[in-house]
Amino acid sequence: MAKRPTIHDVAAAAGVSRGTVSRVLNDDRYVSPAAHAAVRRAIAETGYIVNRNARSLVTQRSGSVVMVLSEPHEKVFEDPNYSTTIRTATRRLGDRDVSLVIMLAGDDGDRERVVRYLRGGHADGVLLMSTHAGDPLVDELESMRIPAVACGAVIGKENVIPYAAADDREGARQMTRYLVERGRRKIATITGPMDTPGGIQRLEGFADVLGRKASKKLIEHGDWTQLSGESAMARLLERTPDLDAVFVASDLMAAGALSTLRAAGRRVPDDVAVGGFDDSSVAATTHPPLTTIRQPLAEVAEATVRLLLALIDGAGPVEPVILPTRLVVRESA
Amino acid sequence: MAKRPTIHDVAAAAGVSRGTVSRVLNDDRYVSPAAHAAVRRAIAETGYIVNRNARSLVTQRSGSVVMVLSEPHEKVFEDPNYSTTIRTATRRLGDRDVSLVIMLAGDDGDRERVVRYLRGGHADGVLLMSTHAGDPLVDELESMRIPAVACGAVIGKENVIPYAAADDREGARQMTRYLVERGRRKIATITGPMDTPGGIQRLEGFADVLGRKASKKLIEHGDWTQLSGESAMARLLERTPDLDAVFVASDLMAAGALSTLRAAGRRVPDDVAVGGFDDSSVAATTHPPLTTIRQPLAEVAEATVRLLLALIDGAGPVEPVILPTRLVVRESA
DNA sequence: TTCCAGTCTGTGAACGCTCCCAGAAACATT
DNA sequence: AATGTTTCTGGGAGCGTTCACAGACTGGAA
Repeated sequence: MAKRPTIHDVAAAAGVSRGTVSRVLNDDRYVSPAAHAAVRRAIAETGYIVNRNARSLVTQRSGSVVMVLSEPHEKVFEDPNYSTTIRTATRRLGDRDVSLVIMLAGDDGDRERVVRYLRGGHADGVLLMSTHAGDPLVDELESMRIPAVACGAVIGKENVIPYAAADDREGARQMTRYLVERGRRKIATITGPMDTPGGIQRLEGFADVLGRKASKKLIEHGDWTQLSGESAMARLLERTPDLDAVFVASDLMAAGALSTLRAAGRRVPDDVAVGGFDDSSVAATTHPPLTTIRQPLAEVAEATVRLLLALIDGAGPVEPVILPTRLVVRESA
Repeated sequence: MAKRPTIHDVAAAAGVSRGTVSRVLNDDRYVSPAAHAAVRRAIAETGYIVNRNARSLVTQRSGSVVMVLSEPHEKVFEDPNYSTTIRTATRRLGDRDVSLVIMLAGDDGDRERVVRYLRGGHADGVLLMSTHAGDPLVDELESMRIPAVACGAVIGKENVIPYAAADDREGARQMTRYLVERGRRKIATITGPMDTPGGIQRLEGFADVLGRKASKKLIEHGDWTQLSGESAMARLLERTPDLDAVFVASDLMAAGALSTLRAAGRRVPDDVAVGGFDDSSVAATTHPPLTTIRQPLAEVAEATVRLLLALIDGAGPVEPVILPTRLVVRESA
């Protein structure tokens, strides 16, 4: 295999010096039109491609960004969120010729690897996905002073790590209001884990609307899985048999709730109205199809990347971005 | 911010030369126990981390692998396959301190970027995801002689790009046989796109079992989406109203078929048995829950990565890996 | 003793790029 | 004509590694 052409070869082919080629490459000032054209032609002729390693070695910038996936439990997040964000991030970063490196931060070993990678200066920024409250990684990032943003708030670090997210709280209000408007009187809720922003915010939105009617008795917690939705619904039904609606903080859990209700002989939405959250792909396939809250996943991803790029470019402190949700009415409520 | 320690600093701290430190780092032969210990200690003390750029510059190896996502249509693949493979790959590669870079190859611009990246020598190998028949990228890869494997066969290039995949054909046979054994006489099928391995192989498996009874009349094509499943089912029903079973090549399309059947007043499985494929998360949430074929997604991903690493390590030509599927009986058949 | 093989270490030379500085060339101003 | 200012160019130095080589030091065999 022939050796790849270097900047020297291009310089020789164009009849100029390395310096000039480098200036063209980084479109610096002070290159004559003639030299510029000659270099461009030489680049095309030789098929030259810059060697990022050599460049990074001197510039101390890597031209890449790490996306850290925190996923303590293996299966819990079958989240389409990931795919969407990965896709969006890849595209947007690619537009600027920045590449996306994916790393896991499941256990301490993983985390150590991430830290080593970052301390090694191999990334210009970090994109945090579903990072949990108290994750030690966040403190490390702080001490490294490396640009970092999160997709969804990092609990307890809202003012440290900028983020973009859907308006979970308002979304929950929308659904709860809708249930109230449809004449439901005894509205329960199944929340997500209380150490996730979605878990907390969606419960708060629910409580915002219901006020003191949101009694402890009408609240159950799940862990986003379908199974947890099933059992939470069962507990709710046992405790408050006469409930006539339930707001479930995720579609997957709502699917679980639906099957518990069916098993208990409750008709949906006649006896019990069910509201979901996410507008994920399961929402349309359940029976009956779920009335739910749509999150603008792609826009959230887009905004997250934009924040990160701004940070890398040295923009001062940036503000979190909160994007609106939308009620999608189907048949379950 | 203090400058990061280099190999020189470690050498100084350990009282040895750069060469010796480098030897320890790459655990070369011929390092005295004393020197080894001193270097290890110095590394710990200084918090030294190798600079991969400098290393790659001289070794011509990058320590990273690119995963190329081909996705002509934006939404079609909400595939959990992606998440699983990304996760598995990250983990397995991470074990060897190789990092995973994600790139899109949706349009020509994307593709060009990928090629430039690879030609730039920034990756030691390529992992192809859902690459379609005739993708020009494949030829480029060939000409670059860069190690490449695919997750799922690349049609027409089965002998060029090694791959790991589920046994689609046998899986389709399992399902078809099952339907026959349950006494179904008029069995139709909804296939995936005929330019994907899943589309082709699953139809072949179906035909293997049914022989000449698999008439053109009983075959319809979808594009993996739920909507396409709905309309394909409608066409089937119109053409052959007395069918008593349908094997649908994906769960998502099966969910679509289910709603068409319900709308047409057919009971499932009493009037029409429905078999899906994938055992994806929707399978359990449909009504009735889908009898389907489980693919060992994680194992496929694992095998794909293994193949790639073998190739990178310079193992000779490697054989494709085909992993067994399993029938999962629920209520739809 | 001499010699050799094996073990261990230090150093110069790359790797391919950007940065910086010195200086040439072109043009404008006194 | 002399001077200053701007535009443009070339080349040395250095980024942090690995690699090859030369040399030093061991311990044993001749």
